[in-house]
Amino acid sequence: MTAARAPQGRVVAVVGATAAGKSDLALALAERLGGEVVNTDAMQLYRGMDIGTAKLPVAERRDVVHHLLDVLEVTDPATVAEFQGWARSVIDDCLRRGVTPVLVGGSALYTRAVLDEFSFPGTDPDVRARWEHALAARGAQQLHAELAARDPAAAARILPSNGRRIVRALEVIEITGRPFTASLPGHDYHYPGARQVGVDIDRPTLDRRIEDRVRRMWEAGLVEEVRALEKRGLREGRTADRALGYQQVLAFLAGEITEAEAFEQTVNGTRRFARRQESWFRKDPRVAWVRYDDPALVDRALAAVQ
RNA sequence: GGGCAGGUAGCUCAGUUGGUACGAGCGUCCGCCUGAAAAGUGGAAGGUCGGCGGUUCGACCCCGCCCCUGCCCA
Repeated sequence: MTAARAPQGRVVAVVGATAAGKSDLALALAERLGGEVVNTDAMQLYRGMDIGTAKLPVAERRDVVHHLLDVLEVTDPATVAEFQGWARSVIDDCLRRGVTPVLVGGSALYTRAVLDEFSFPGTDPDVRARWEHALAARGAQQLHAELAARDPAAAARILPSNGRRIVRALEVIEITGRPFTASLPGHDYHYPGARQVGVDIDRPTLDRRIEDRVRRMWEAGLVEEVRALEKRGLREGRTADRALGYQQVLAFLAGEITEAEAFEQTVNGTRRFARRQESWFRKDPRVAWVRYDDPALVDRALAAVQ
C-alpha cells in the first residue's frame, strides 16, 4: 500500500458537482485514451439503484468497460476503507495491462482515499457498537468531554456536537492505543501519474440542471425503483437508504411526507450536496478545471491530463 | 362602496403595554470532514419593521390618510 509499490502509468479522475456532466466527460476521455471507467461514487456501487443515482445505462456505455458499478446489495454497508482496496486493485490491474483508468464519481472522500496517500486505522464492530450506545445514552457533549480527556488534540479539532466523528475518534484511540488524527492528510498522490479534471459550472445553471434531472428521475420511475428495492431490504440498509432521492421516496412511501414534498426535498438536498462537493473539490489545487459548456470540453480535458 | 384580517430578513412567520429588531426556520454565502461521506457538522451575511404625514424627549409598535394582499357583506 505504499506509493513505491503503485504501478506506474496515467490515472485520470473526473471530479465536480453532481449533474455537472462528469459521466459523459469520463466516457469521452476513456474512449479517446483507450481507457476504462472506474466508478468512485458511493451510491452507484449498489445493484438496483440506477435511476436515482443517474447511473449510466449499459446501452450508453459505448463499449467502454465500467468497473465498480453494481457490486453491493442495498443491505450491505458501503465504507471508504473497503472501497479503497477494491478501487486500487482495479486501477493496478488496468495499469499492468497498459490501460488508463478513468475514475468518475461525486464522492470526494472516496476519490481522495483512492488517489492519495490515505490509510485507515481499522475498525472493530464491538468497540464501535459500545461507543455508539454510549453516544445514544450520554449524548455528544458527554462523549466529547471523554474524548478531551483521552486525546485533547483530537477533541480540539472535533466539535462537541458532532457525535459521529467523536465516536470514530474514541474507537480508533481504543483499538490503536494511539491518538486519533482528526485532520485530512495533505495532497500527496498515491499514484504518481494521477491527474484530475474538474467540471466547472455556475450555480444558477447547476441548480436548474439538478431540478431537471430529478424531474426526469421521477418520470423514469424512481418511485417504482424504490418500491422494488424496499422489498429487497433497502430500509434495513446502513448506507443505501440515505441516498438522495431514495431517502425521500422512502419517507413518501411510509406516508411521512407527500410525493410533492419528496420531490422538492430531493431537489433541495441535491443542491446542498452539490455545494458540499464543490467546496471539497475546489480546495484541491491539483484539479484542472474545464467549463461544462466549453465547445472544446473534451480536448481541453485531454490536454489537462496529458 | 362598507367591514374584518394582514403587510417585519430572498421565502414562511415570531416579537415589543412606545425606549437602539434577542428574532426563528428555510434559502444564500463560506468553512470542517480518515471505516455511514448522496452521510455528518460549524459559522457568516441579509431588515429605512408597506408609503406619507402627525402625536411624543423618543414610534416598527399610538393617530390620520394612502397603497397592496386575503376573506366577508353589499
